[in-house]
Amino acid sequence: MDTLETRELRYFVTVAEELHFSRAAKRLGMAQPPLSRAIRQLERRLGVTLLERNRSGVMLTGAGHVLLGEARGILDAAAAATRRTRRAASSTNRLTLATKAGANHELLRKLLDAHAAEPGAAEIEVLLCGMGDQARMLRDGRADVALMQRPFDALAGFDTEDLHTEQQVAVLPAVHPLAARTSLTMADISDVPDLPVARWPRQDGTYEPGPGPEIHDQSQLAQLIALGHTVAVICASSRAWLWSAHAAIPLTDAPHVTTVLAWPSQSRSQAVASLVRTASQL
Amino acid sequence: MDTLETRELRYFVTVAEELHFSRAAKRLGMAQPPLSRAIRQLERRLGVTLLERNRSGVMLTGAGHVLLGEARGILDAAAAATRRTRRAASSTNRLTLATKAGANHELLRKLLDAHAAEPGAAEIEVLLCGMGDQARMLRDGRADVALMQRPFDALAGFDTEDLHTEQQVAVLPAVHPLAARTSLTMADISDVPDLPVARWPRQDGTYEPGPGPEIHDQSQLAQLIALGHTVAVICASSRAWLWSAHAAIPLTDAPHVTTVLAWPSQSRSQAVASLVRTASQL
DNA sequence: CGCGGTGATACCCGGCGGGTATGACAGCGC
DNA sequence: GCGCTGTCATACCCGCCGGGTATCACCGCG
Repeated sequence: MDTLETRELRYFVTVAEELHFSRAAKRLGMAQPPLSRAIRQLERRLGVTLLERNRSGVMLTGAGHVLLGEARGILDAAAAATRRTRRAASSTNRLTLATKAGANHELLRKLLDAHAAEPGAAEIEVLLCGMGDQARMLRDGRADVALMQRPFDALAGFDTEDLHTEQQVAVLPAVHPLAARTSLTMADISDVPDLPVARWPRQDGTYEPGPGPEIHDQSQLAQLIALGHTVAVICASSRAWLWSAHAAIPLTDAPHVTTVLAWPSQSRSQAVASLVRTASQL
Repeated sequence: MDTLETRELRYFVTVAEELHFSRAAKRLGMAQPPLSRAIRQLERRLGVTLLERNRSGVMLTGAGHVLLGEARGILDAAAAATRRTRRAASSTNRLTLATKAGANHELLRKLLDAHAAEPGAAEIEVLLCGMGDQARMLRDGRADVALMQRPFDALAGFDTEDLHTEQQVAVLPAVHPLAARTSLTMADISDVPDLPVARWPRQDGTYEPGPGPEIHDQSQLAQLIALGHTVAVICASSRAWLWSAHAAIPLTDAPHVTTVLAWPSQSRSQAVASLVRTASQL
């Protein structure tokens, strides 16, 4: 009566993304007529029109927009479910931990050491990923736990354990006048016209407009700072990767950053639980 | 290749719950052989054994346990998706707000009034539910937004906006010696042998063991306190429903309670967004 | 050693998901 | 105006797979 099949959702999402039945059918590796029929069936079962078909084009209705979001979530969850199930079967005593490359050296080292000291500890595979990929890894089942940072990372849907809170610092070229200060405020560094703040890409790969250079990794950033082209705000523990041409000055009014251990809220495997227990005693 | 169909998940969940193919088939309204076959197919596609069939009985494997949790989530999400889609279609400018019956009178009244004053405000239907049902309502698409309380309610997976923080108070029989005090601590009330703290049911309807009476609604609780059989800890704004035979004494060391407006993290319908905006200006 | 009860196997059938061919209709260039 | 092109919908056919029935293999048990 009203049970959405993932196949239908897959079809609907593709059509909604393409806004074009023939192209969507092609992407799905099928012919257009059965796809049209499947969507019609879905609409009839829901009793809702999801797509507005007028001449030359297809538009999403409001309800269609809602279903698109829901369907994406469900499909992601389904893909995650197969991964998690397979991993649970293949390796009973093994965990994958996702962390931002180049951050939390210190903390991660301590966590891994403490965990390894536990009797019967699970083997931990560390998965380095860039800029907020941890959430995706965790959500889609490629990782079991992740090191993430509040308030930067989206923690919705995860359970977390706070590990460590620290200040943020401004990273400047060592030769810059501000580098001589012992502390700075956010206003100090946002007001400097010759040092525009660097811009990281958003989820979709685009950049928000602004004067600063567009960057996508840490080494780029480090170089640009050393060249005197930009300034960055990072958390104190990331000073590890700084160069001698850099100066790190504490920021008095930047929000504190808390590194947390995060895991999917339901998944209470005993391996995860044990790691969390270890972490909470650090 | 590796796309879980919700039908399969439904089958698997039922079998995992019954741990019995014939009974599961009956519950699903089908015969046992096709069910067995469906599960086998699922196992083959995943390349994982989910159920241990030995003589006289079926047991879940570790992987099966993982999949059970995932599958439940996916099925819930699918059911929620149909509800949300249907509601989005039937009523473009209408919201359902879930709240705990008997709590937040004051705040809810203010929120509704402020919202009604907005031009083009959505019509709001208030859905009263008991003890932490709001999370379920929100999750399964029966409600669009909910008033919930930190740290009591499970907020994982929701976006929230803090509305109001308040102290908790102990509610005692007015005639009890402690009722004469101007403030109390948690230790004060947990140490009183003649007034064991009442116990609310957990999610699954069971009670954790303890001396206090088992209750399941507020009027019960009120009566038991008035009779001098128990003591309760509630947040200050709930004093509205107290009787004259009750005394409410501030607790100095109980955690503060924050009432929040919560909504599913992805669902950013403009009606919800508008209500959140209104709420944030209260 | 039958007997009841488990899940697994064998086999059949109907419906439905998929394909091809075609239609209805709008926009557009001539 | 008239094709031409490209859109989605309709009509029709077919093979597969999901579901049913009958039965088997196995185990515990009196």
